[in-house]
Amino acid sequence: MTNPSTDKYVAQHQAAIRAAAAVFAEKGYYGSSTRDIAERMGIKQGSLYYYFKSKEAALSEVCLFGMQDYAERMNSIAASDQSFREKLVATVTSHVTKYREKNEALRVYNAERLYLPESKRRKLKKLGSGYRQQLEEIFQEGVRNGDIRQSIDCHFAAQTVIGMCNAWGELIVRDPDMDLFEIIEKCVDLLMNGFSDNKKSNQ
Amino acid sequence: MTNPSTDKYVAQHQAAIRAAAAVFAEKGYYGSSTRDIAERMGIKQGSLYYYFKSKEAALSEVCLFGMQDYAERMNSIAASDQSFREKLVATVTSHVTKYREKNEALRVYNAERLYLPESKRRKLKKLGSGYRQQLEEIFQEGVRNGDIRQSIDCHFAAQTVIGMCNAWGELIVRDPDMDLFEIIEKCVDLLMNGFSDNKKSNQ
DNA sequence: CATATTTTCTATAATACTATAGATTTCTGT
DNA sequence: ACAGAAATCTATAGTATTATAGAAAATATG
Repeated sequence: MTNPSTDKYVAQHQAAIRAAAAVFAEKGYYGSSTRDIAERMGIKQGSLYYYFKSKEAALSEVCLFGMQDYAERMNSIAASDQSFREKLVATVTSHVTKYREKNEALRVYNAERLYLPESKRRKLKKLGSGYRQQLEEIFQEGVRNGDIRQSIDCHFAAQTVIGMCNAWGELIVRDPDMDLFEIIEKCVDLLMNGFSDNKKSNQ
Repeated sequence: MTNPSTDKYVAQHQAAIRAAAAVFAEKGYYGSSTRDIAERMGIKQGSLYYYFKSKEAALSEVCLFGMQDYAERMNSIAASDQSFREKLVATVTSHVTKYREKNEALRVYNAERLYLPESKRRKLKKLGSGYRQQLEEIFQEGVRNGDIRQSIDCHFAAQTVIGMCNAWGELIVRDPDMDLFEIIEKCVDLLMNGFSDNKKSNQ
């Protein structure tokens, strides 16, 4: 009844999370069946319940898995001693690169987490807003150091960067030929300088 | 067998599209049942098939409905003789205002259209890329008139604005207390001027 | 090798869903 | 009020889905 913690169990549990992530990312939570997930692992539908208590638990674990890895990267970026611009580049790079690496779990987090009941979403919310808050602090530091304008609303800025990265992430997934670094560069240039022409210099 | 075109039929067909949009927006395509949609209209599950050939046809019609209205607004913005900045403001306003008006059909278009088979998606693709292209042309005009930098990649710019509007649109839907015009203003300011401080002036 | 534990399988109960057919009710025009 | 058309309902066939129980196979342990 209680979960074993043998090497095999841990490995298969991870495989189950990855399989669920891939299937959920492709077909959506309700569009996926437990049979789809099991088949992708090479086991039978019923056997999947050896690793997940329920389909909903699978979604929950996938979202958590996707977000954790993601939040960890932000931790190290925020803690580093790079310049504001470097941190911004690192953030955008980390974020969209995740999509190129087909991090299905992150896509599932973004698209399907709302189907979880409030109770299961609490932990996710914490991770998510932790991520946003760290980005916000990068902006606050940028304001203090004079790297960016005083008038910037740091909450708005963080939210916008995240939204922009997710939007481009989805486009990147659908078109594998896109040049990732070109997009990252353009995103950062736009975020730093905007469309308009009235600059003294841009470096 | 063929559709009547009485006043009532047309009205109920519209009601069916709106009901489907609301349900799909809330629960996703596969998470919704035809019973949910019918109940929201106040009719029985089986009766829904008097208005939709299939559940998939319902999704198709919802997406088309959401996108059409949306594309029409862009037509009039592009055709107007406003300045670049005014057109940008109008675009962002039109886009996020749609979300505040709870335009569920547009949300369904964004989130669920990929579940349609290629054949049914073709018409949608045309509408969508027409929208993007008109926005792109606004940017090209902006470059020609010197309103924005020569170096702007207009395709990238249009895609980014759309992504940013969708991201904020979703946030707005989830938090009804947000000040719409504050967000629009901040979006436009960011798009025009960026975060950085090195401006001659910003008007 | 024999036994205990872990992992997977088979079978199935209980339920839910889409789509259709045909009956029934409501509306419209004369 | 009546006839025909339109709109809705009931009932159901056929299928798919989640989750569970218990058997079977695989693996580890003494």
